[in-house]
Amino acid sequence: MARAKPARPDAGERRPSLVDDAYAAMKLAIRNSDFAPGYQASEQEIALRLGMSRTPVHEAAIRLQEDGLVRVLPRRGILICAIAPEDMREIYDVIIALEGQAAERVAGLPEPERLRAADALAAHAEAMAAAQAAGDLPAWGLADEGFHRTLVEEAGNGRLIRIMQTINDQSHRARMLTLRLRRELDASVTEHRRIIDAIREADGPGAHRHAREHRIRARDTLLPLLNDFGLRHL
Amino acid sequence: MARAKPARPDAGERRPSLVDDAYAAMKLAIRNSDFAPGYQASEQEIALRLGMSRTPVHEAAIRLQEDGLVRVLPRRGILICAIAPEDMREIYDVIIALEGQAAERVAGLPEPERLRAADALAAHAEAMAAAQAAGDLPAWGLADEGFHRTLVEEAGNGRLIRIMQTINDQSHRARMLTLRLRRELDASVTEHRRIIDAIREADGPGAHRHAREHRIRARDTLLPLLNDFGLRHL
DNA sequence: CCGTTGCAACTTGCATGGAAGCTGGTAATC
DNA sequence: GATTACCAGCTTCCATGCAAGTTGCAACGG
Repeated sequence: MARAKPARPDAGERRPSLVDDAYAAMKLAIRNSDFAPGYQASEQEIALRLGMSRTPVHEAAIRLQEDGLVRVLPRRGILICAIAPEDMREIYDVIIALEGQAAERVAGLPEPERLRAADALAAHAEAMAAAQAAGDLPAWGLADEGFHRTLVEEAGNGRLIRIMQTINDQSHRARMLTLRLRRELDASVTEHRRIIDAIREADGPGAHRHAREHRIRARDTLLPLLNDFGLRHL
Repeated sequence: MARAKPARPDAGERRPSLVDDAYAAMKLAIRNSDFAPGYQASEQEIALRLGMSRTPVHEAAIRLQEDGLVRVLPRRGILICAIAPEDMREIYDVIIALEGQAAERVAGLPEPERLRAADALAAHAEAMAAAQAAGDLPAWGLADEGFHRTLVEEAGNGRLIRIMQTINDQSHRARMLTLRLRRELDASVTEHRRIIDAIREADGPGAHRHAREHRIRARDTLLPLLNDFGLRHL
């Protein structure tokens, strides 16, 4: 039949296994708070709900534990991890360091890629400004997320991307919750534009500094907010 | 009998399961190059060697894959990952960002802890200088490792510690290999002392900058070395 | 009424078996 | 000789069974 191998020299595009399904489903459920933090689920129950046996659920749970989203308690079940303000401080420290580095890398790209990256970032920034003008908070959050994801992805460091993805998964619920508490959306857009400008001008240290300061300010406005509201677990 | 619970309010000190054993054993084997990169092992074989069934080995393999040390190829076996110079660049980028942040954090600690941390770091620096004087390369490597581990641990950020641990596991083999290629041991000791001094003086930005530049220099001397030697996979 | 003990139900840890998929070599064909 | 088809043996994937550990509650004794 002519073409036996459709497309796979050695790259690893393989159809998802049941373990992958379980992993994705559980991760999504945690993101959406279908599994609330503190909830203790049994593998059997999840397996039943997903229509598979305990084994793939168990293996997915191991991966989620590695991601810091759950804790597998021996012979007691799967505990959905809560996020405390202290965790947010840790998370922000990592973000501050890595996003600064990413911005510097992007600013150091050769001209064509650099300008394409800047344009992509600018598109997200525009979307944020528009959402802000329209008072559309969810859209603002989505555009903000897109901006930061693009910034990290354009840096072209797979490990950095992966770490940031993990960290973002951990803090997603907290971000959703605090989105409506914020009153400083203007500042974000302005700061984003500063980062973009520095990248356009191939100003590595400047991009680093602006990205860093942007996240530092975000942390310094967010953490007191969490403490004021007495949010111990998110 | 009076005190029924010896010591466990809720903390999770539990005896290692077979999965933990398998994980530790495989990780060690990879570190020591008992499993060379590129080697393709079967779960059955490893299980046999460790005297357990396939299940715990399989689950440990999943964790190792999450750590980026192996790749589990569906229905083909466990592939020990090799490290290419490009990977080292990625790894150094992450280290540069995170260790700078860690140093800044340590410099920002309250006085007593800060000075204790500085002393601990100084002890490692002394050991390095001594090893260098004695021409004892392995001891030098060990002390260097201790210095950087202490720096990260004293920052008191669990996530940061974990990420650095993972990254170090990935690059351990490469570091061992390149240890004897280096000719710039003096510089390291001097730079370490600069970091320590900045921490002693609670100079956060200074500590950040020195830690950063130390790792940047290490990267810039190491990467050309790897390329010159044509080391494609380590 | 309160503290203790024992049990029953439930949980996961791990072993094992059947099934499906991949690989490499061999034989058949052009 | 080169190419294709195929098959045997290997591998993991997943379901399931059994054993061991944990929990909550009921019954009991003070």
